[in-house]
Amino acid sequence: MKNISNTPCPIARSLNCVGDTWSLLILRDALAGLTRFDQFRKSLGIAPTMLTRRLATLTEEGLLEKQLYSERPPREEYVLTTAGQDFLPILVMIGDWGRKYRSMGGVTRLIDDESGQEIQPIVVDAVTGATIGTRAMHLVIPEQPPMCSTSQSNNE
Amino acid sequence: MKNISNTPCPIARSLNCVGDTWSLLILRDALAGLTRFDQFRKSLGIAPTMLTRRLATLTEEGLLEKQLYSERPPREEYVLTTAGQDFLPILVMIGDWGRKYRSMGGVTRLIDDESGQEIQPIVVDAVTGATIGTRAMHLVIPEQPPMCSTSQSNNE
DNA sequence: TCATGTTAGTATCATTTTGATAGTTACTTA
DNA sequence: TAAGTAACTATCAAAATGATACTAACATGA
Repeated sequence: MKNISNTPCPIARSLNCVGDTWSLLILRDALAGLTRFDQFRKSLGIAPTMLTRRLATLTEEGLLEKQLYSERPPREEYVLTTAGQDFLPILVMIGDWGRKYRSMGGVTRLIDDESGQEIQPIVVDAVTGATIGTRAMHLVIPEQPPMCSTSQSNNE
Repeated sequence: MKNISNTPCPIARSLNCVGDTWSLLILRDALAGLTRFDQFRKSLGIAPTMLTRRLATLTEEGLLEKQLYSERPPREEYVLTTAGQDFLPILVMIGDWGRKYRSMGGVTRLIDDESGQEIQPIVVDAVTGATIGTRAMHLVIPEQPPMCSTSQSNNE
């Protein structure tokens, strides 16, 4: 899909860098603690060419950072940036959706260490405390439309 | 990417049907109220072949449902199922991430109708009330591994 | 009745992306 | 010196995507 970075829609902009399965699975594994090329490759069964490309994109986009962990031989690993770490809640929600609607055959469950209970993640508005989806809301389009706009919509 | 529906990971299972940009943008538009082929096509600038395929997958996967809205001429529209509606919080979170990390040039903002304030979505555990990411948690793998397992991992 | 318009697609084909496999670099360890 | 390890790159076939044109089944207006 073509690169659309000038839409005012932050969802579309996010998808520009994480809108594919491999990137999200790499992020999942990174959040689970993996950092190295071969760890990702073995965990995902991904072709090395693909893994190289995805890791490069995630790094360019600021979700991962390369860090030298050995000088001789020269070796680098990929560690999550703050932006990458902030993807955790999204993956937790995606997992929860899958647990509800794709769990035939058994799926893993997330347990809170402190309570020992299964986590039931919900999205709430930190301002009002209301659960997202239970109250009306609306979009506000920015006053200053991005210059060099590629006007994503209403072609034809 | 190959179809992996036997992983115990609910994230991977979800991505099997919504792990691409078009599906998520279609879902976004559906949640904004769009239902018809041409509405999606014009809003997204997507090729009709692609749109047909994506709508078919989303329908098969149970996120959308076809509904006849005219008998003569025969016309169908795509409406969200409960599973599709339950994707809203995920898209809100993805949007929030983009707003934080991809907002150069201005992006749309979500306003709560009641309070008039911008929504600040966070994921919390409904059981403990704790914000996700602030407390330790762990995964539990299901006792009954799925039969016909295609063992996604650790090849080589 | 004929031309035009609308909506939801399908057909076709070039381009791009992905996937599989083998090979490379720069080392370490036995 | 040989084998092993980690992080890749090169190559090429297969699959997915994108652009464009076209079709089906009607309605509408002249």
